[in-house]
Amino acid sequence: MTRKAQGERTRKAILETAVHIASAEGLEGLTIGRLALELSMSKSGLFAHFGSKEELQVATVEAARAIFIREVIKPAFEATQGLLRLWKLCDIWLTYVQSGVFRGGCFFAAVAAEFDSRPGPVRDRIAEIMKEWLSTLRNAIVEAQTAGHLNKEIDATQLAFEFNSLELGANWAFQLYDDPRAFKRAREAILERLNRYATAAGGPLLSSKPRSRRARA
Amino acid sequence: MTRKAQGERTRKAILETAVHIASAEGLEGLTIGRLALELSMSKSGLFAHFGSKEELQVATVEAARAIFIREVIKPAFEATQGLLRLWKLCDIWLTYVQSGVFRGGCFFAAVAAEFDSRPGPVRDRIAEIMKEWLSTLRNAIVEAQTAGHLNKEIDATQLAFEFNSLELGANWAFQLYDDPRAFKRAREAILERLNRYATAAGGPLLSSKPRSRRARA
DNA sequence: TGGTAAAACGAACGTTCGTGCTATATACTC
DNA sequence: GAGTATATAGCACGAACGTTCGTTTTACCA
Repeated sequence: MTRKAQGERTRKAILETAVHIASAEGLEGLTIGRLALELSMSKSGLFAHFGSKEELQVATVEAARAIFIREVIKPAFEATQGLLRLWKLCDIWLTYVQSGVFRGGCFFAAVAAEFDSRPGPVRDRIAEIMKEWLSTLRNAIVEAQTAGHLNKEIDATQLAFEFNSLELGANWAFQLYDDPRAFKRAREAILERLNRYATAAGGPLLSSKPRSRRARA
Repeated sequence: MTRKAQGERTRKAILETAVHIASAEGLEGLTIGRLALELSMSKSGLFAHFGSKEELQVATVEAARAIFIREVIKPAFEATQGLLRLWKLCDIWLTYVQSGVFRGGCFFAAVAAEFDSRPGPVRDRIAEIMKEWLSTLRNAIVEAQTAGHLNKEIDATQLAFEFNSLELGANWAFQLYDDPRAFKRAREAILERLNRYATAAGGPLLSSKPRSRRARA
């Protein structure tokens, strides 16, 4: 491998670990010394990859976004556009958080709460990415309406807000009480709403819930 | 005033400031030096009131609980038990967060996210208090059912989870996007559910929403 | 094989953190 | 008014923080 490629490989390894630490201890609790220790490398060697702590934080946020897209967005988009894709977006999100790949649960829920009162580029990027997610959710709702699966009268922004809230609520309860029933409750609430607003054409899509979910990359 | 009373007065003033700082910067970002500076007193003089940072954190959590009870729980409990009290618990909570008394929004939402992966007495106390709140919400639902205002078939725990999620979601959106419509959305979602599950006796209680809300202590 | 540039290191910087120890004001008791 | 307990201040500590600097190791190219 070339010398240059080695640098990027290291950077990737650093960020991989950084995302895990930050999801649990926050982006501020993510110290360079701690990170270096975990990776068995020197502080200065690690630091050179970023130039400042803030840049490390932004890069970590970006890495978390890539993981989220790979693990949640992409698999959900394998479903056909409409009610099924909307449901999958919610369902896979919940499954992903529940799986416990990150010690601190949803990375963005954690760092959003941490940085919401801390102006700067880190906060701005986090806000952008979460808006991106909210838009994805909203778009899926509108598409389900266009496809004739969902009542066209309902307010897509309102419904997206509610789904996002239920997901955040499930993450919150799971992190605090380690109670997986929170995910069941969120799913129940979301499904209840989807079923209530579903048209005759859309309803059957949800009853045929696929039992085995393949989350390929 | 006695020498002893002076000590408690100072302690109270410290905690008042501490709650405000912690709601924005977190309980870890709440440093003793910063706190002393803000109160124009020495680090050591302030420190003597608590003995350790962890005790300061626990005391701050306790102070926040007292404020929450005074500003949200008590006013809501002035309403008669039943559907109206349940609604007031949600409504006043949202109003209180929206009012912006704390720079960081809901104190407990902030510190729960910060400490959910940090074992210790601080985390334990936060979890207890939030469970207390969830129970209050659940009890209000059950009471509304007993009073014949709300359909007895519905799962109180499930509904409490949903209401709490919507409140957290509103707080999250407001902190991140400074958009007060989030509160409108949360209210709409909660009211929609209350109206749907309300009995003939309960329904009228909500339509006579009092316009002027007095939040006396 | 010697030169070059990227990558990682080790040591130190100045600052801030939480936390002790000691001293000095202040108010209450006898 | 002397004695005592409480409240606050001053100063210093060891550790950890982000950051900088000069050096050494590594892998490619001529």
